[in-house]
Amino acid sequence: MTATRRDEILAAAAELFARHGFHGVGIDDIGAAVGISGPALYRHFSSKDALLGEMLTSISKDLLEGGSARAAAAATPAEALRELVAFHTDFALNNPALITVHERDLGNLRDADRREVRTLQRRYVEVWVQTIQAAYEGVDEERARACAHAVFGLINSTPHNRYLSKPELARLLSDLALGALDAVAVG
Amino acid sequence: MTATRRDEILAAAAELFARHGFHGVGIDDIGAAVGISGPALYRHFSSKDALLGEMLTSISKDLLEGGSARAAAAATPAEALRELVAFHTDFALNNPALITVHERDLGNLRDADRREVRTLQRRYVEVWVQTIQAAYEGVDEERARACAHAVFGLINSTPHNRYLSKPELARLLSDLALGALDAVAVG
DNA sequence: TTTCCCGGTTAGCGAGCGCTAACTTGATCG
DNA sequence: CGATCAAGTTAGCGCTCGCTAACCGGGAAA
Repeated sequence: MTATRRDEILAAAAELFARHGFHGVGIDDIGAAVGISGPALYRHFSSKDALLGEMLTSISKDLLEGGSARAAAAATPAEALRELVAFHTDFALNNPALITVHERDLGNLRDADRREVRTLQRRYVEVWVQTIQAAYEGVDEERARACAHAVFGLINSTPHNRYLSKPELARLLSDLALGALDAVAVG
Repeated sequence: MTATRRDEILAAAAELFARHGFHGVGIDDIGAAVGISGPALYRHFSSKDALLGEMLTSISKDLLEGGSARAAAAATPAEALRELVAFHTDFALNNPALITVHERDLGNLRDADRREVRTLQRRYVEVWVQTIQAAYEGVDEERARACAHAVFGLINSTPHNRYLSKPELARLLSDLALGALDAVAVG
């Protein structure tokens, strides 16, 4: 859990990318944000692309692993769904910059990295799809997938949502998400 | 309603910006997308920044005007809310690129443009806030605003959502949005 | 003590960018 | 018919960016 220099750089870069976009941030900006200057980054990452690649693959892995674990540990499908919602809400609230970059700069990844991230994302979505289908019988796969993406959008609105305290917002987003799913699955 | 060259350029640029981000698209790319090459754009726009500015202010105006009109024309608050949801869903489904750019490249606007867009956005959100408060009594302003942003996120997931047909997706997103609001306002 | 290397530094290259300048052309209009 | 002008073209300037090269200091290892 030692916060190494790599991690420091990744965190600072995430913040900058979230604010200005990948192409809107220079190597020098990232360096300055951690107190070193410019090309020193190349002692830690092979390229700016590689930095983005590591950022997005690691967050995608965290989501997949965390989501899978929480869903698997639940006793019932309904509880699994609540756990997934709580997990994703928590993640988004505590990593707004990563969430922003994750959905904004996917297109700026190198092909290999993009393929890997896409695969991880797809598998994470699949966890949601299966959990939704288990919790609400009679929902076909495409509908469940569309619901999952919609709920991601809802919860990922966190970065634009700075009007409530963190716990209040967490509670609200979870309730909204579960209410949304409940409404369509019953009807 | 004549689709002038300006509009053609704006549409093509929106598509490109949505895919690669503002800084990831060159003047030459935009020109090529409409069959002219590079600097010819400056016969229609004073700068690349101005192009983005016009794109985002015009979409913000459309949202504000359309939303206000639909909400005002409704007979009851509950119907006004349904109208707002239907309007925004329709807009997002028919302009996925604009929606993407709108929330991604706001930070790349010139200060004056950004101020204008932000003001328009704020007023649009205010329409939602008042409608939500009218439809559900006892919801305080901050909560209503947070709900509005969350619902925008939900509906704006459209660009990532290509698993259902357009009408099916429209129906689903509307139901999800209204279900979400209903769940938190009642509880 | 000497050696080595890790993690910094500054200088600068080469490419790509937004944009301007200068020129061309085809349509419109007095 | 000649002038004007809108809407293109290509050439190229100047700046910024990602990245490399070359150098350096300090701490651990031999």
